[in-house]
Amino acid sequence: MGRVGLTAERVTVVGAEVADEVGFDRVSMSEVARRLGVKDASLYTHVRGLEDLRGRIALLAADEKTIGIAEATVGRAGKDALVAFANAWREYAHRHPGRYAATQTPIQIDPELVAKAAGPRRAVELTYGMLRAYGLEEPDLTDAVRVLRSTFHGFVTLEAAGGFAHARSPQQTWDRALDALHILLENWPSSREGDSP
Amino acid sequence: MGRVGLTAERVTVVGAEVADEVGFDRVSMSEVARRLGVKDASLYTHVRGLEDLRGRIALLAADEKTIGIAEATVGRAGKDALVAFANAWREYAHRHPGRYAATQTPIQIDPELVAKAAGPRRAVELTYGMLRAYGLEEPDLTDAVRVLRSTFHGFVTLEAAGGFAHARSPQQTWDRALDALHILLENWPSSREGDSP
DNA sequence: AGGATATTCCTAGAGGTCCTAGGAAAACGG
DNA sequence: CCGTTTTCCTAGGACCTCTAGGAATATCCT
Repeated sequence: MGRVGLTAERVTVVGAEVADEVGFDRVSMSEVARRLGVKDASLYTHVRGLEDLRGRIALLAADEKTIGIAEATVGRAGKDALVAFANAWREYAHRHPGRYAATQTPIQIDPELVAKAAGPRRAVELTYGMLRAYGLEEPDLTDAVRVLRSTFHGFVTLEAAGGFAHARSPQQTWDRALDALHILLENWPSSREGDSP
Repeated sequence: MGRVGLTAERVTVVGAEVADEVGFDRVSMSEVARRLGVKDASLYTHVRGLEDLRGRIALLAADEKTIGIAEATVGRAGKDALVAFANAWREYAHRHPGRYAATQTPIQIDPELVAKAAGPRRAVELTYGMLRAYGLEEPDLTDAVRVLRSTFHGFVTLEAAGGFAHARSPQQTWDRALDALHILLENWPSSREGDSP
């Protein structure tokens, strides 16, 4: 058998494909090796092990998702940007459920890899940029970013887990939620004032 | 060796403990058997297999969480109820991270078990009840419920995954988020009107 | 070019997991 | 008290992760 031309990247991509097809928690060295036409032991030259592979898939997903959002929001502002941002997020989760699930993982990822990945950093910049139009200042800005991320993430996660009964289509709720979030950002309770009684 | 007195319930509870200690995805038949002082094969009398056990843990968690929320919100209304509801949700996730993670699982749960579990049904009633004070009507009510669940779930999930950098404490953001959601519910964009341009 | 070196992929195997099949001992019911 | 049911066991197959060390292939250097 000659060489197949394995690479950490190729292994990661195949792993991501497996994740999307059968679920992130069912990604296995054996399956990835099988798809690459290689014995499982051969993968350990390129990837430290299963945990490492999972971490790499998570980083890949974070990068891809960020790129999708960046492309969708470029040149937009205000509600336009908000909607584009949110839809790109959700579409990524739909298109790549396994990869998206990988991003939820509380796994210890190799710090060296994280440093190389541009995704997370850029995602923060994108989100803050999108909110600029709403005129929020710190610490409200951070709070608003976290609320948006929570809502988007929670929605697509619940949606994927079948958490929304069939009564009303998730799409309709989603559109409504974006309207609501837009209003929320415009009326954000400034941290200057106290609570209204 | 005499009998130990195994039961589907005991197996489930020990499984839940394992989940909270080492993570839901690391729950294994072997580990549960070990803790019960029993061979792993013995568990199959009480539980169909690993998937079944995971499903049972998920249902247990759903029930417990619902009970916690019910106790916290009883006799409250309006923002008071909202805050109590949300805090009970988050506290359950903090106290039982593994069990909480179980509730995210898109696992096929035995329908017979689901029918017996009161949790999900009651959770829906509770949430709708909590929102009564805001005067929403269908389909806004459903949309609002979904947005709240998404935000709560997304927040605690991101928090657990270390998604919030240390700059600002999650607790502060959480309190702010509840203020914001309260305002959001009061200004909910009714489905009667069209979008404002 | 050709030999030394480094890298890739292999075989072999240990140890862990899930799960089934069938047996022995304990609890239960008449 | 004896037959039946239930519980837990041993045994073992199939699969998974990961390590160790070997053979084949690419690469580098003079």
